[in-house]
Amino acid sequence: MAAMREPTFLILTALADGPRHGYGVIKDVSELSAGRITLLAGTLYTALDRLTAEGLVEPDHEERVDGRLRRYYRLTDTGRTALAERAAELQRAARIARTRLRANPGTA
Amino acid sequence: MAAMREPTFLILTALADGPRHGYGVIKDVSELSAGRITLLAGTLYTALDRLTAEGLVEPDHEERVDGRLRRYYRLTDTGRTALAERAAELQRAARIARTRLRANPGTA
DNA sequence: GGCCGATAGGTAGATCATTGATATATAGTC
DNA sequence: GACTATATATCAATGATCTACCTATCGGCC
Repeated sequence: MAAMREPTFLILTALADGPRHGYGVIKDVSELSAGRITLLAGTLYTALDRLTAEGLVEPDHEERVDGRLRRYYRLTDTGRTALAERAAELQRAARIARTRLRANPGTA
Repeated sequence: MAAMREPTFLILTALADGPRHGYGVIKDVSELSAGRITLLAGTLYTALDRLTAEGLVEPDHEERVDGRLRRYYRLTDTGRTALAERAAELQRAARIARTRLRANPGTA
């Protein structure tokens, strides 16, 4: 399992809220990143396939709404653990960065 | 300027502590990531060149210690701003992820 | 004197997650 | 009829990172 990049992290975070279908993940990631990040369809579906293969995510169920198929995914326990570890790492690194920036202000 | 990935973020964080030379950055990144990430020389020097070209980092000065050259780099104001923004983003995303995991515990 | 590990900087090619583009399909709006 | 939003999917290209090299100095060891 290669390094988890940001889009992947955000996808797992979206699914941490409960099962969601692909398009729902895209919407949620957009919200939770304050509109900064819009997942492209290509990024999402390839990531979902990869995460399924890695066992971090699994299909939940399918719905048909207005003739359109919705395929829901959910986090596995492995996925929950991976996300928790990753979130802790990111929080730690971000805190260090901010502490250092405060302690060592530049020209500005 | 493409998306800032983790090694890049860690390099900027290392330099937020004050000017450091390449090898010093590698050591610092190893510490501040709790040993999880060991920057390879290839990653570091290509990133340093790219960040210099992007204006986030600039050469500080050179020293000769025991016959070995040390090339120091420092953050520019642009680099400080970029790091601060990135750190805030990561902290926000990590907090949301952890909140969701707590609110919505899995099978475990 | 020769070898090794740590320090220090550097380059070239490969990897692979992400991006951008494209395709398909339905329903509603102009 | 054209367009937008929803929804899933595939594929080639991009590019930051990784792997694997290279050079060189210093100190310790045998």
